[in-house]
Amino acid sequence: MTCVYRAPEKHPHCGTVWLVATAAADATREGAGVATLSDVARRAGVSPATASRVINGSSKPVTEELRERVLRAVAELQYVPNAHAQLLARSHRGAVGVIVHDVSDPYFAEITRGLQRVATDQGRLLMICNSYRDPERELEYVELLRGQQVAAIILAGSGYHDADFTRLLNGKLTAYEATGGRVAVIGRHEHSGDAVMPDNRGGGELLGRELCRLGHEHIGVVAGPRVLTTTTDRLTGLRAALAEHGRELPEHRVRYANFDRDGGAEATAALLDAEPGLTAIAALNDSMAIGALALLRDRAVPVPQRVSVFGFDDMPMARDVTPALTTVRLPLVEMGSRAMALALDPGAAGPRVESLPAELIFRDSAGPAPR
Amino acid sequence: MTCVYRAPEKHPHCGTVWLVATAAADATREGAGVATLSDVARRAGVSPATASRVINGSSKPVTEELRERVLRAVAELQYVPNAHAQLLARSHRGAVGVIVHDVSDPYFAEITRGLQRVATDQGRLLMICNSYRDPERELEYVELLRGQQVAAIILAGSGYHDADFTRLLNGKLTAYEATGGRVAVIGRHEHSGDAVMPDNRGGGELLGRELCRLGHEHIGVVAGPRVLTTTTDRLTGLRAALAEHGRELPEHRVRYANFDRDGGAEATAALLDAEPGLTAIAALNDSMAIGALALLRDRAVPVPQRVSVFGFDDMPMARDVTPALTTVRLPLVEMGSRAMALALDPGAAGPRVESLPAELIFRDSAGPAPR
DNA sequence: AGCGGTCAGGTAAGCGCTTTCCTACAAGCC
DNA sequence: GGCTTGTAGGAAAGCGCTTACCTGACCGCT
Repeated sequence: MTCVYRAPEKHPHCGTVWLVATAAADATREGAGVATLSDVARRAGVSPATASRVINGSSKPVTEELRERVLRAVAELQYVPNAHAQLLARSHRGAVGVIVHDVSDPYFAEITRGLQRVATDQGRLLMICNSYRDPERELEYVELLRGQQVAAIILAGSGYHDADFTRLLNGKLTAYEATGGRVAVIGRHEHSGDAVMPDNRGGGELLGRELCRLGHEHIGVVAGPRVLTTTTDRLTGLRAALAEHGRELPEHRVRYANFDRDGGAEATAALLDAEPGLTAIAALNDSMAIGALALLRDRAVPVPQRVSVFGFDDMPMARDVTPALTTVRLPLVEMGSRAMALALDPGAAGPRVESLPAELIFRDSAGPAPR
Repeated sequence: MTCVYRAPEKHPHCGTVWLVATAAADATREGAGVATLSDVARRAGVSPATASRVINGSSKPVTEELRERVLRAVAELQYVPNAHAQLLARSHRGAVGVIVHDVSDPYFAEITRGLQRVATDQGRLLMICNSYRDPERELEYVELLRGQQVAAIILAGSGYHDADFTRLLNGKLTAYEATGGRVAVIGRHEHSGDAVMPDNRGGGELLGRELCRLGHEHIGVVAGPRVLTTTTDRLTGLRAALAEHGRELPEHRVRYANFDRDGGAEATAALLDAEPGLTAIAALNDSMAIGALALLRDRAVPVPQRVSVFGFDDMPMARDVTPALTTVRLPLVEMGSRAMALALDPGAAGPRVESLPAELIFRDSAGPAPR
């Protein structure tokens, strides 16, 4: 990955995204006639070795005259080196693989920003894969990334409560590590190696304490899928904090749905239908909270006068909805950069786990419980 | 791209994103000892050729016994083929490259969704590059993608008013096409080949007519960078519609800023400071419109009673802000899928240009001009 | 003149895979 | 038995590049 991508230092934050569709690419042999290094060498009247040296700025010296001839040939033929051949010949691993649920989800977009920052600083290629919350696809992507010879794999996003899957995934990751690959996880419990953990449980506790402080007794929880550890961690923290204050959260006041806007609206509707007297809706992520707000608006329920709404994550959008969302902030960008730093630093032998704290951001969507 | 990525048909919408940092990756030679095809062959007691045939499900028949031995060896060694070597050996182009301004921008996220849908259907790898609106980086990425041997390059997003750049870019694209690569653009004028064009001008006209219908006379425009053709196209349409109704838009009522939320807030502030009497703010994209709404809320200006706000694009978020945004919808997902279809279909000789219509979505942020 | 020491540049051996072509063997026929 | 035919499997030639190693020219030295 050298030569052609000139002057990288000019663009410290440049980045590229590759979207890879896994389906078997039975591409045709399109387009012959791409100029190769030998073509350049022939045209310049030198050996391929010399051409390669000029093009890569190798340490081996080349006379000014030959250098110029080569560069002229490169320009004339519009030569661009074949990246696959280079990678193969150098047999080194330049890229880093990342598996997230969905990059277009702001939660992961922020994490990705952090990952990218560090990766770019270190001149690394980043390959990001969307699993769309499908465990099997995660397994597939681990293999795909292995095949792409990435130097490290970073798994971001919630893990799954599924022992079989966890064992399988761990097996694959361990095999990968055995061949010199590095692994880091963000907010998942599966892997026993390096990890960056947002304090989901602690964030849940913050939420619970705030609910108590505001005097809410009738609380409904809009939760993500129960197979996700993120959901259960946040819920556990919330319950613990409520328990401190002698309150409890019965299971029928927790509704599980998709971790997105529509899931949030759906779960909120179900909660309100079952118990119209709720004074607070705690959504376990901001997307769901926004869905909750939308539903409440549709039903003309005043927020926060009748019902307070809480989110989780503090996505950029949280401040732009009306009323602005009270939420638990996680340092997403930092989570990304820390994880990448761990993955790229072979460092310590033992697994390193960094925990990052949550923080409550109070905005307009929450208020004291009405009486 | 075969074998290991099993059962792709099970996951019709799977996809992966690669984020590529361009900086020169001077990666170390990490991790030796990865199992190769020869290792598998040796362990199975067959030739590499046979192993390859089994693993790829080649058409050439292999006895059941050998096949099993190979598969067992694959499993035991946790073998994953080296994707670069495969690509090199097959010397075919499987992936499609995409250059956008920024995938985490909802506008491009939607387009990408469309691109991805078609790419996945055709079993193509997709590589997406963020240019962050830097023309030079676009040029770099064209080369990078060429080096990655992509079958097609799709350029999405606004073009630039910069003749030098356009010439340079066209040169590179033409060179790429000469070697059998295919090019399609989305919403850009630069390239003379296949293109999908959103009707930015027509959308601007819709906006202008709506403003007139509502009786607005004092209109401020919150515009993106003036070097972007998207900005000027939309503005041209808007001006044309206003002219139809005998109104004109003086240049001092147009403020140019970044095409994002903060740019929108900034431009709106400048407009209102200069002319407190404005009754409508037309933002040339939704992000800017949301920034405008935020600013107006800060200043306690009632929307739409005192000032109406209009957006452009109809990003998913437009319906979740308060008041919900009146905006011009572009069929973003469809633009993506059409473009990919064009790029993958060698089809007609002449350049094909598809124009997709804009549509006005009326929501709460707009109302009649106050008197 | 003869020697070793530089140094620019070329030669060729891979990197890990695919695929063409060839061999060897078994089957089927007169 | 000798012949053709069919077929499973192997040998080997790349794909486009990098790089360790070799060559030969040229220098300065005894």
